[in-house]
Amino acid sequence: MGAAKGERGMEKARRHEEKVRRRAEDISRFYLRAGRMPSFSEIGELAGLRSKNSVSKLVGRLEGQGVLRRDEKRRLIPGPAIGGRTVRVLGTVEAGFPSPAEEELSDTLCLDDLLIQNREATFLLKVSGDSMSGAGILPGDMVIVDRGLAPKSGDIVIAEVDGAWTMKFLRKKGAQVVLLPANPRYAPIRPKSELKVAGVVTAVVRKYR
Amino acid sequence: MGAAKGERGMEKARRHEEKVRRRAEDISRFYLRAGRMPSFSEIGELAGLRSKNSVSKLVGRLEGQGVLRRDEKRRLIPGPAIGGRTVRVLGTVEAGFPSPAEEELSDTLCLDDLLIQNREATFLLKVSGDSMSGAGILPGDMVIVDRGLAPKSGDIVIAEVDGAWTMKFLRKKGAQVVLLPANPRYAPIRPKSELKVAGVVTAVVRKYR
DNA sequence: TTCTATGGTGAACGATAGTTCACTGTCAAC
DNA sequence: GTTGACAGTGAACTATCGTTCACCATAGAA
Repeated sequence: MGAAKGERGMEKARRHEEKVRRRAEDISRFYLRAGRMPSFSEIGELAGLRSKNSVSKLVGRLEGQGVLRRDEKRRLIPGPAIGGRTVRVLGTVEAGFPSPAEEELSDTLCLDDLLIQNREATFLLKVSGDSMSGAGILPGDMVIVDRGLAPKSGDIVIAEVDGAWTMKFLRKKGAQVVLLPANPRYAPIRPKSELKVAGVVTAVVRKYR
Repeated sequence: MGAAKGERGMEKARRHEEKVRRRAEDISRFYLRAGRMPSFSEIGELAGLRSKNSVSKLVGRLEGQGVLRRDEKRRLIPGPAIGGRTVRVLGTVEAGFPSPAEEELSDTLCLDDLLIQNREATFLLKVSGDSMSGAGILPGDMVIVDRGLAPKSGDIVIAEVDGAWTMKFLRKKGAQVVLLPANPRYAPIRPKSELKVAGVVTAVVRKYR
């Protein structure tokens, strides 16, 4: 069979491709549910293959597509597409959705990896009060706070001033340190005694539904 | 050796516990890096144990603590603490950080699971334009959009009106449908011909650092 | 029709994984 | 001292895993 394929051949190839894709999804789901990759026999069960050799061929193909990968010890590990905790990134709001649902050309990213650098030092706080509403941080939002970062001027920080905790912009002018709210109804804070910065806000998350 | 332990015994037990904890962390890191659980021999390398039996005992203990688990086939899978993609949740901004870093009593959640319901139908869009700045959605933010949800009045939606894509509040009054910006400098949109709602905004994410 | 690429079967085969057993060394309790 | 728990060693042993080989069946291309 040469390079050129007839019409019927194309149709068959397409259908087969679909089958492989579905099997890849099954494997992905398995990984997500079980927390580990399925063994070859388990993949066999998932895909309805009775021979481990068939599985071996399937895995080889999925490897070629980058769906599956192997580590140094040739053990199966999830490829970038699998492991599921990733979302497709489309363009901007203006661009809207690419009409024919051209997902493939869009890249994909993992929200966790995007939002969290050092997991050990990271915490979530729920926002109450509207002192930062001018910066788009509303009551009820969640802020992601990193205790490990060195606070710089311009950062939004969680700080303890005179016994109370607040979230404000940090502004440093020479040795002077000021905490600025993002709401004109609140006054800037010039800490008298000491200013304990507990962490830097690295991200904000708001959930609607 | 009965229940009561002497002072020196306590000290030793504490130190040993610390050791076990560190080993659990190593395993957790391995899982995160490699995408799979380490084998017993690999755990041995990680923990500095030369005998697989030692590893077996260690694993048994970690199982008891709920750090590790096994599935029906007795294969090692990550316990709830491992697998890492979870962040500790502390109280509110006002409450601030519990002073002595009392992490244990705070619960922990996974950002992905929080923000995404049906992964297949979910996309990320970058916001441009400030027509929703009144609702705390600023240019440069990322919105998480679910195509699968039925848009309800009050939702923020991504819609195509008269050929252009926008993000607005959806307001339904009877049969009438209006798209409301959250910025007084923009006018409400009453779609003439047709209104194609492509998805509902379920969350907003903004990254600072 | 014949040819051939390809998906699939089934069995035989190392290799490795995890279990189990007997044993050592150490340290706190007695 | 003696004793008892307990971390760790090392070596068998078995199950399972993934590879590999020969082979079948199908269906499009020639």
